[in-house]
Amino acid sequence: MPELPEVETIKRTLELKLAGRTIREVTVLFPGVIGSPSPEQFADGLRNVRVRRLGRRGKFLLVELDAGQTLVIHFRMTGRLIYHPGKAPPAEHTHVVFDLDGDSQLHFMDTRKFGRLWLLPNSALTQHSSLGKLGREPLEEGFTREFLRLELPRRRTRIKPLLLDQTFIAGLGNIYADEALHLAGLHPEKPAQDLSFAEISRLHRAIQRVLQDGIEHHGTTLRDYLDGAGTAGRHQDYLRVHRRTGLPCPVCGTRISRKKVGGRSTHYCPCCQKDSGSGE
DNA sequence: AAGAGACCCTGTTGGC
DNA sequence: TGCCAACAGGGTCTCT
Repeated sequence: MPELPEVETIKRTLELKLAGRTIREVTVLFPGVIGSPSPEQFADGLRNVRVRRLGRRGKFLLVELDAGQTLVIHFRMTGRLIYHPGKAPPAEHTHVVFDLDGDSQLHFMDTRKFGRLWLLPNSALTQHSSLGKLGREPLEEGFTREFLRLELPRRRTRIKPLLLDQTFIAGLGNIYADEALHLAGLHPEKPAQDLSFAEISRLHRAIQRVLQDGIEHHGTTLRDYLDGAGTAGRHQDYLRVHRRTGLPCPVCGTRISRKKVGGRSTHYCPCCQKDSGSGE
């Protein structure tokens, strides 16, 4: 499920292929994945439009186009955007085909059909229902220890649901939230406002570290994720707790537990991530 | 403000 | 072994 490191990897692998290219034709095979405008207007609006560059905001991929428009893509869980150097017959679950200049194509695929594509004028990006409300980018300057020290004491929710709140931090999903909490030695249900100064510092460092490692390993492929070239990631080989229920904690060897927190399955080491505790 | 639950969707898993 | 219900998951929405 593409989170920040996976979307960043897709962006990097596609940037080389797409920057400067022109979209010649767009075929929508399953209209349900088009958020806005209508599927017809979506296809019309993209015809003969040049791609300037690619960007990313949280888990959104931004395809910046000429004429002040942006193609916004959210992959949700099983979305993929695959570049084909030549014309390729659409594989199962292919919902949108972009014909590019030359004979190459870009295929948007999504088994679960949760992913969405929007074609928006740049002026409308900040009004987009979720893109416009995203919180800080965890790998950029605005995400500081001081930001967390200011915000966490005011939050009455548990730390893991807060990490997943895209209006707070943009780009963390279930995998990297579990990993960051383990690296920081924090119980996922610890109230955000109870974190000590030292715990906040550890969490800040851990969030940046797990995301950077994820990017370095080209993302985590648990089942569906592939980058823009169709290549799987390697970070699944480095996971500490996520989806490792019953396996030994890499730090202390205790069996990893799993429980639902905020409706999401959560993996943690009951020894390294003690529940309440005063937290040093 | 925050949490729970429904919803979208389909491949996989677990129970019988 | 085979069938089917439950589950998984990100984000949005509604309700409490």
